Amino acid sequence: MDARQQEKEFLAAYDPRAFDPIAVTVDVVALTLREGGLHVLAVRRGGQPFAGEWALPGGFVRAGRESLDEAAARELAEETGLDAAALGRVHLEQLGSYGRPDRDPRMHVVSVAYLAFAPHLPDATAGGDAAGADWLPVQAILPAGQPETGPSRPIEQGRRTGTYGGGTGRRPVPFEAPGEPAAPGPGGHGFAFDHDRIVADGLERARAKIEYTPLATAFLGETFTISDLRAVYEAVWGAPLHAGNFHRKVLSVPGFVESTGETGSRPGSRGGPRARLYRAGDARLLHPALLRPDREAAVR
Amino acid sequence: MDARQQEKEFLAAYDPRAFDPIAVTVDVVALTLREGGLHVLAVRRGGQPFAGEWALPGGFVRAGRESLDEAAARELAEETGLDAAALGRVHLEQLGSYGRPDRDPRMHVVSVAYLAFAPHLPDATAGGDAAGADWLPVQAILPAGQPETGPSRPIEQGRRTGTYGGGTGRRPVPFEAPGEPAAPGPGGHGFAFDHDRIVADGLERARAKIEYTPLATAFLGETFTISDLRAVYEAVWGAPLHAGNFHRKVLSVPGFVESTGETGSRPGSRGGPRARLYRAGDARLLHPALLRPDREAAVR
DNA sequence: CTGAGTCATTCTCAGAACGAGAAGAACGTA
DNA sequence: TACGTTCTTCTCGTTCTGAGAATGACTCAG
Repeated sequence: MDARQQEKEFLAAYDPRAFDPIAVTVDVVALTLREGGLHVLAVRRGGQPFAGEWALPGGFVRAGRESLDEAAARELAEETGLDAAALGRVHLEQLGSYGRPDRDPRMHVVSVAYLAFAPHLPDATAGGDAAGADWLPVQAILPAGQPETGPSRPIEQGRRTGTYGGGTGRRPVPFEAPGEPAAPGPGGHGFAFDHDRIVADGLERARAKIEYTPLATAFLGETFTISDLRAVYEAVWGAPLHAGNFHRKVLSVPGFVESTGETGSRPGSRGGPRARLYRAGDARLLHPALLRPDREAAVR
Repeated sequence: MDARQQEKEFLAAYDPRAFDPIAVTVDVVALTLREGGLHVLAVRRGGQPFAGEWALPGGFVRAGRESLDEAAARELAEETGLDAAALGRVHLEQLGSYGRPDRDPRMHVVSVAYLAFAPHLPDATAGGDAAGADWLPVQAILPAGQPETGPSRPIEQGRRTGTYGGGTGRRPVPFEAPGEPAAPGPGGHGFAFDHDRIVADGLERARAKIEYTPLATAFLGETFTISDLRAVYEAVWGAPLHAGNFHRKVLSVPGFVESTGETGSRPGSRGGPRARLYRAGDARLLHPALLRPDREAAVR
């Protein structure tokens, strides 16, 4: 074949360094539940630029040696100290790419962001070139910018001030009042680069995704109660839910959860009967979906 | 500030070519409606590799000079000959990134895919290094592979064989039977690189997105009838819809469409009353959403 | 041990949304 | 003019939803 030969010769002569370089990184928005609140994994940058500031865990993709998914899993593992088994329980999906030429002062860097849902993980351990790592409450990080493409509209907050009881053994967590921007938490609110926006986009994706997929179970252990599951939704959406209706809906969606037949103990609880235990079912989509409250208000 | 000075010195000494290079491209899945059927924009590759084969319009991101969004808009404009005004009516959003090291034989190329919804556009004109460009019916391109991350499950097809009447002046278009893979259309079905999968992912995104956003109107002109809108949903979902229920739903969703008060003529119609004309409303989300039929069947 | 408070689970009820079918009127074509 | 097509509006029975409440199991302070 002439064409085959032509392609071969072309590839032999091809010089990958003939182009202006663009670096490719992956950054991970890893979300987990701690003390009933949603937290995001952050690292303190050890090197320049933005040395000493918070940033998302991430790093350069190894050219020619790994896919984007593999790079994201590797960075997440490095930063959390997770072994392969624990990592298998983490849901990891691509969130989107960020590529404004000025987003990194060093050079043009395109970052492919990933979103991770993890059950309660051990404390973060700084890996790689990070000077430290920690789980930061998302309530302290919320002010969001404008989207490069679709998402990242101002993130809706809880509708009212109040408290709700978390799931098994969790303390009540205060909601924020609408309009009040979250006060900068301990450790500051600003992330390096455009990571503020990436976190906001990841949060919005998470809020949308648990509406129509069973991924909320990825925040929980092997077995859980309906209340545990409700606590996930309340933490991610930042709004309290009607316990009775939630219970009915979860059990009515085919394949969302399946009963283990067992009943949990409830250490640290403030009373109430022992709840039944469930495990994640085999559904990949929830039908009907669990829609966020106050959907109409967010329509325009 | 010491830290400030440190960062400055670091940047001055920074060498962007010290890394193994990864190239960054954008590829656009541009969808439009032609003769009542959904079509995707494709170009015939002029250069190596895959010379002469169909591929998505796209190209390298200009390092340091444009964002990903800008690069996607530029590539789309080059390939369609659209001016800025026409381009403004096209919805363009990021779809996802594809970065397996072996997806391009030249080197490690990360491609950021974009999805475009366009009203009926003029015939494509080959721009840049393309040898040709055309709108291909998506029915001929459907066999999909496995996803790198979340999406790209086997795409659901229309449920039954039959025909439906398109919108204003459109001819009926046959549905596909379930399970039957679409026959390779004229010009072949295989795209270069992993563009088959990107098209499949874009199609699935489009199918999902018109459920809960008013983006179906992006396929239509300034004004349209409810039947035109229904034809969009039928073409994208590949299934006929109940005309009466669709009508009721569209008008009941706040901000989806607003009446112009006028009534359209209907050239080429096969009869029936003149339909009222509407324009897109100001809603950004549809509530309640228009869900695809047979949702339960797709759940597991 | 008792009383108060917490919480899982199940019901009720009214309103909203849905799919299927059909009616009535407007219009093109044979 | 007769007929087929299509827009538009209704009806009907079913399902889904949010709000509230009842029941009973359990913890904790006194």
